[in-house]
Amino acid sequence: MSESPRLSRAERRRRTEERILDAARELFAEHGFERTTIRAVAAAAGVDPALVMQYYGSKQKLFAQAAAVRLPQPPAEGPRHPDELIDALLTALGVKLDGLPATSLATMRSMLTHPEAAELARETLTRQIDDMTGALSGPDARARAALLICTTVGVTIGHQLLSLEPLRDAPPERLADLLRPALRGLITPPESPAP
Amino acid sequence: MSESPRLSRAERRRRTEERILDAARELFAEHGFERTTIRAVAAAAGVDPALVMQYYGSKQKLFAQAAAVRLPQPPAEGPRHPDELIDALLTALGVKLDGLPATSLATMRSMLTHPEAAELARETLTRQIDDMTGALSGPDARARAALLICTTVGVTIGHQLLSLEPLRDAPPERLADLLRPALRGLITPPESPAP
DNA sequence: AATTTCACTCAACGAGTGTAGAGCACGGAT
DNA sequence: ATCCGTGCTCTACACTCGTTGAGTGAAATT
Repeated sequence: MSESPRLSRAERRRRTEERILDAARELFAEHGFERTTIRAVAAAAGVDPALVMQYYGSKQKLFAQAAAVRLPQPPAEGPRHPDELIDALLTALGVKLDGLPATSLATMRSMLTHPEAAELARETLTRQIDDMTGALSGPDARARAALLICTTVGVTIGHQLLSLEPLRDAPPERLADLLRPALRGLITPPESPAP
Repeated sequence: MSESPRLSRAERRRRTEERILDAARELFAEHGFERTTIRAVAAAAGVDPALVMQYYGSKQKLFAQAAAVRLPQPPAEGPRHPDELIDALLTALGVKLDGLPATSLATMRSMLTHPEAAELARETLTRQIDDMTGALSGPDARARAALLICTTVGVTIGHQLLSLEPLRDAPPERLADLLRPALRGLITPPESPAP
């Protein structure tokens, strides 16, 4: 409980602010926007609910901060090798690693029920679809890119958010290997271009 | 507004009961459990909120009725032809047709944020995974089946619940065609069975 | 026609929520 | 030692929600 009092006031403030944000991220990711209360966030951060408001203005703004997505990967322009694309997809959506950051999970968890999260998810996913489109060749590139993204989203949901038993128990590397042929089926240009 | 008064009392009651359930299904499917209020359901059904309670007991029970899933398709036992499986998947999850019934959408919409919906979704999906597993040959059948289901779930979410523009605008048949190779990539037994 | 039954409404309670403003206590400067 | 700034808490308001029990009017039964 008692921290070392050798911290400057500004530093202590910065830390509580971050402690609140961390608690918010975790709770939003686990329970979604509606079921996460300011009071619960405050309690998890060991702080009065009013302080959360004072620092972040509103529950909505807190969520916006907690769920803000940053995609730092510089998207490669122009077509690339399929295997490269596949690995990028798998890592980007956390199937390969043991999980996505709470930030992304918070958005995903709420995107079906909270309008603002839905908008955020749409923007992020559309952006990823566009990047992927540029890397695909053949007809219907944009639709195929969308299907690629949606596939990994679906797997992530089943794996991380629903914890479906067959996916939860399987090692991530195995899942990635099994998923590869499917993704390749979307990356490879379809047979009948335009009848 | 004014119905023909030539209906028996029992019949009128049965109809309002169903009118309430229909309204509930639609609102649950569109906004999810938390954002759908009993008052809104009642208003949509042209009825007093108290009546909803009287008929269905609680909001939770109303949701259970509205989201109850019935999978009438008799699952085929034993391995089948890939194309048969693919078509079954596509129709079952509504990618092929123009949409799923509100009943299914209600469950899907809320499964990430409402515990009971999550449980319902887990049961339904696990059931489908098991059925699919029996139809697959080769190693990791269960994991591959799970990935198959999750893929279609992801596409359905992107298409029906998020309305991602590339999927919304594309004709369902086209999407089904583009998706086929990907599904086939999961149905076909992987190359390295067991090292 | 009188009485009973029942689909339905009215009004309200209690709990929980996001949020606001006043106040307290302690670190830092004088 | 004193005073100020500020990180933080206390208390409370306004609102919405699910839920309840009494009441009403018309249909069904006698």
